[in-house]
Amino acid sequence: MTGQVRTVDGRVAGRRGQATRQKLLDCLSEMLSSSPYRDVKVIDVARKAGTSPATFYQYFPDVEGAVLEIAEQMAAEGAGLTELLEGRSWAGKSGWQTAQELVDGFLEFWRKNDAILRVVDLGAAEGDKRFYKLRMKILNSVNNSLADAITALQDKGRVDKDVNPAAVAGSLVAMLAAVAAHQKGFSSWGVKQAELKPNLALLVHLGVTGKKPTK
Amino acid sequence: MTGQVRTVDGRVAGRRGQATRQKLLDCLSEMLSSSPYRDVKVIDVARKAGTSPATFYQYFPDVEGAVLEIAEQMAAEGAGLTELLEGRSWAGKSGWQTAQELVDGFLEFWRKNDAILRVVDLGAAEGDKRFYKLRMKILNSVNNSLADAITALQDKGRVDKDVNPAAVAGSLVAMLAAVAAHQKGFSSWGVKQAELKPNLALLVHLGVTGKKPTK
DNA sequence: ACTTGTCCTGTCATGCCGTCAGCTTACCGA
DNA sequence: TCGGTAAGCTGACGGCATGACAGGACAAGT
Repeated sequence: MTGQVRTVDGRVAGRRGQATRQKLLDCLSEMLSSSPYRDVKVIDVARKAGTSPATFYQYFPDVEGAVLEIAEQMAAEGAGLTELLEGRSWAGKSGWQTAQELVDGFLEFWRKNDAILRVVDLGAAEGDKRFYKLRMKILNSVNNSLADAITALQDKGRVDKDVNPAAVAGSLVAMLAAVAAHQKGFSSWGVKQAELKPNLALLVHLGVTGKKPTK
Repeated sequence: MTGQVRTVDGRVAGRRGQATRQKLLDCLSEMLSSSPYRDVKVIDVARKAGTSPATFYQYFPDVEGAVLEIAEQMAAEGAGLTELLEGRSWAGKSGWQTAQELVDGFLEFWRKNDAILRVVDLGAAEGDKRFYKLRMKILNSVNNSLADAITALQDKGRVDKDVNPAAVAGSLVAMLAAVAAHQKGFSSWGVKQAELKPNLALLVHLGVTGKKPTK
């Protein structure tokens, strides 16, 4: 399905080419972590990778294109977030645990990929469909699972009928993503990591079940 | 308090100068709405304002500096968000109304200033203290009011002692900001504006009081 | 009209962008 | 072993954005 990796001008990339390509991606990724997105220049990435700007343009149309590539790789990993919710129960003590583990996994994933996720977020907010789709891909797994859980509880009569599962799930996921993106911010707000997590889990649990968790 | 408006090289700006300066800010603001942040160039802003790049650099050190200026103006308006919470009650039906009005006001403010807020968000996430402070300034009013409300309920014994008001308030505000930033996204997720608002209000109410609202 | 200080722009050096022709390297079949 | 072919890389170039400066235009007061 993936087809071959190709250069901009249509040649197929061999072993060496793919290595160079990957090195450029790695260096770009590193640069994104260390300097503002607006200031990341092709020439710097190329220098860091020990090659020339022209080489960069052989493999990517522009910086944005390369960023999309990195994000794509990350999104594949991100699909693993589904596991945080698959087959979990939202009832009683296990419900509390489900919420906690979701928060934990989510924050961890975000911290690991914060630089690239910032850019994806920006692209999506600016209305770029490619970034928007990518953001969906990452969040959708969690979002759908949450929405399903709410719908299930609704069918059992444990959650009000006038709750819109998709809206609530989407809002909760957006909250998780936003808090994760500004994790450092919270600490200077006087809120420590360790305190943040249970409170987030509480909000998630409240949102899904409408009730306080039993701990 | 504001002192005089000054050019980069230290001169005080007169009437005409301030007008030009403001025009540049307006044009920059417009450009931010219509093209990606990364692609906004000084020369385009200057052209749009009917002047030259050199003039731009008389008033601002760079694009980022001008963005900070715009954001500062907006932050002043943003302080008005406090009114959404001042003296409001979180009990019974009025509690539900408080939540609704907060959500309404917040989304409205965000939609009106979405372009500049995106950039502020990015800057803050990238760790730039100037943007971070600005973001705080905007969100703090709402955040503090929410935290105070939770603390008050806690003192009355209506909210569990192990809830951290600052963490919950911060998370709720982050949720509002994130949902506001991706409002368009939700609609293509199959969630309409009108449906989104009450569900957001529900989450806010749940977070603050720990209970479902009485409508 | 002259002076003074503000305001704007022409111009220039510098540096990055994005492209191309052309050189080098690796692979493969004869 | 030896071309032949395609992959891989780079120097170089026109073009544009940046940022600095000096000098001209303009408004206001004398």
